[in-house]
Amino acid sequence: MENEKIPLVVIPRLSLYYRVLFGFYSSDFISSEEIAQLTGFSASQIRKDLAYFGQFGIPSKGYQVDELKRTILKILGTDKQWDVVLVGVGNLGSALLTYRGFGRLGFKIKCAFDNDLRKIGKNLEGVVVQDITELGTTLKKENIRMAIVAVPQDAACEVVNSLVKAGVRAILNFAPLRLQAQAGVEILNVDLSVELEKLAYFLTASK
Amino acid sequence: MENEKIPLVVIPRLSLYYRVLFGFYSSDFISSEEIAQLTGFSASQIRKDLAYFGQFGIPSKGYQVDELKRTILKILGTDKQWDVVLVGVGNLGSALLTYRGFGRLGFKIKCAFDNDLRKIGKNLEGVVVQDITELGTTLKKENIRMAIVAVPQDAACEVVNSLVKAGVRAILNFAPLRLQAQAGVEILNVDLSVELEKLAYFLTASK
DNA sequence: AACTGTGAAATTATTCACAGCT
DNA sequence: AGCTGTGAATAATTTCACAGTT
Repeated sequence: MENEKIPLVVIPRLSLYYRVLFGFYSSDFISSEEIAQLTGFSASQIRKDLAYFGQFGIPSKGYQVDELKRTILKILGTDKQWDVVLVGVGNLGSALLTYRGFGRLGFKIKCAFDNDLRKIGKNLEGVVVQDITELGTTLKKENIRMAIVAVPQDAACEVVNSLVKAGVRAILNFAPLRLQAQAGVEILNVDLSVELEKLAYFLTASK
Repeated sequence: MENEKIPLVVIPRLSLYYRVLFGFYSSDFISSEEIAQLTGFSASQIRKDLAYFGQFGIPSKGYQVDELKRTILKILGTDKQWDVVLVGVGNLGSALLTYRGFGRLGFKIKCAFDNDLRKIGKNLEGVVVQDITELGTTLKKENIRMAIVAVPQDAACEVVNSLVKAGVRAILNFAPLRLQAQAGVEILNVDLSVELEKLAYFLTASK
């Protein structure tokens, strides 16, 4: 089990297991059944997911909460801080800059870029917006490997190319187009409209 | 094929097929192979997805672009405007309010609510922010069935209950907790941190 | 007795491959 | 000849069920 290839779908579930562990203080141990109750996933799925990474459950007791928390953080790689670069400081970009959820999980937006002169130089949440043309030189100094792209559709492709050239290897893309990654670079596309369209389908299909 | 049960995973793909059709003008017809090229999905998957809903391809030619566009819109239910209520006009909420992508696809944020006196009464993009306590009465008049929730974690559950009570049946939740829906109500959770955690895992696992 | 870890079974999703239409 | 529509084959994911551990 332990040296099987890990399906990518387990990773977001691990994140969610972690969330409930974070707020769980009623006991030192938690069973897969309890995690199931709190997350809505099945107990056997939880056991299987965790077993991909080792055996840290104790039969008849469950999982030791603190240890499991540490283990999941380590698996996800979020046991240390990740510096992130933000490109595009429009409405969505500023929202992401002030979003507390990222910081709590160890993500730190270290620098931000835009091409709009009215935004460049502004200080938002302690981050000074820089001119997009400085992206290459700044990133070389900072050694940042993770980026959030929140620019308009037409700019997205070029921005991604600059980021990859500057050493970024993981990108969260909010621009409404499906960017495809080259080898060694991971791009996750978050398409807010698609989510609304799923809801529209749900309401339409259920009449 | 046509009366099989439709897997939920095909719906977001239909949205993305539509996106590329929208920008496709080189011919009246488009083949599954061409859509594959443009979206990154496989041609056979595209054919199978479309076949769930009928037979509108023409052998040796492909799919008639205009017809396919209309058909997908109809399937998704986005051939007409959907009114949406926004709850929570913080940073993320305001960003969503000004986000152009929604409008282009037929979603219209019709009203917005918050509990912060400094925000209530403000006019954002033509929408006046209302007091959250008026949610019930306003929604009864407007007959809105879709909502976006962008409030802090502790408020989310209560907000969802009020929304459902007021007739809302589909909810896009940005609050960082996994809300579970009661029967007849669809809740999609968008957890931005989970996406960053996936990226962290990618960078960690690939060493 | 209680709960994990895990092969085996069941289910779900994707790809293959080709008959049949234009 | 070219491309769809779809059963069959394959692959991926989830659930079952139970042996083994504390």
